[in-house]
Amino acid sequence: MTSVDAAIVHPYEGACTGSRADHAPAIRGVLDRIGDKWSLLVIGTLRESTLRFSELQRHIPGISQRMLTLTLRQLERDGLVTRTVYAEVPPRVEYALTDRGRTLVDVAVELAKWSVEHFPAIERSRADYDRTHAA
Amino acid sequence: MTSVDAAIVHPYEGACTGSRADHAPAIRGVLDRIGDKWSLLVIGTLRESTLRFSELQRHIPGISQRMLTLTLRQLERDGLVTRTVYAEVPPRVEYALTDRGRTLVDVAVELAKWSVEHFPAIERSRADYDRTHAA
DNA sequence: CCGAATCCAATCGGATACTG
DNA sequence: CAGTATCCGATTGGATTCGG
Repeated sequence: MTSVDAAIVHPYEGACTGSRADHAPAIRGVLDRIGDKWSLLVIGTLRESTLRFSELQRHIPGISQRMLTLTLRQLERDGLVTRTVYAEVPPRVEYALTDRGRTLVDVAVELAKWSVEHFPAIERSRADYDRTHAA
Repeated sequence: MTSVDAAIVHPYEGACTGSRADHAPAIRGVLDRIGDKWSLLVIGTLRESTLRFSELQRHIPGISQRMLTLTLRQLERDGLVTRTVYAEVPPRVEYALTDRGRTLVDVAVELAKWSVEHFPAIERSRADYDRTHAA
């Protein structure tokens, strides 16, 4: 078992072995960010091209102005996207992935792949469960 | 660009091409589940062995009885975990991954790997950002 | 055009007490 | 042992309004 495997299988026993860091905080720290409602969609949307605020909002229907702002600020704070302001009128602000952000895209694509492949079956399981466990 | 890539880059434009399904609901549906506070840790903890309720709770310090129950019910409903009750006294209930659940472990490990690798730098970025943007 | 500020409803999740 | 039930504070996120 690798160290990374251990982090998710026994994320809290690090102190016992004495030789390995406790990786749970890292996993929680990342999940708390990209596990939210919009971060991964923003990351994915910026995958191929730099976009400005209004373009991002058009590419991600359903996201409110507030949540797009908050999400972009978090991603910028984590060093995953850059925010570039051009001193023009009307103002123009462009968002792009950093190198670190691009490495996250690969993980996001893996998760998207799994989701698309398994979600239909999951929905059937849910329907079965609900029918079986109906009051 | 593959279909899966498209789902995360332009998750809502499926209707325009006419040939591809709209994958955003699948990604959202999966993220809404495994993006919560405990699901991924439960999945990872069940990776190598079947465990009973109290064993799971010991392996995931910090999880409340209530949240472990709720999380396991959701995972069972999604067909990711099986719940087996043995008619004994005292009662014994064992939880195990399904085949589908095991495929999710691979994705979870990828995410854990990325987290462990990048979280230290993320924390430094956060500190920098907070110092730079201090009132 | 970009975004900050405020308000508010809904959901999440911990603590506690109780049950077969 | 393995839950269920209730209460309640904290967090999330949408709608709206205002500002540079």
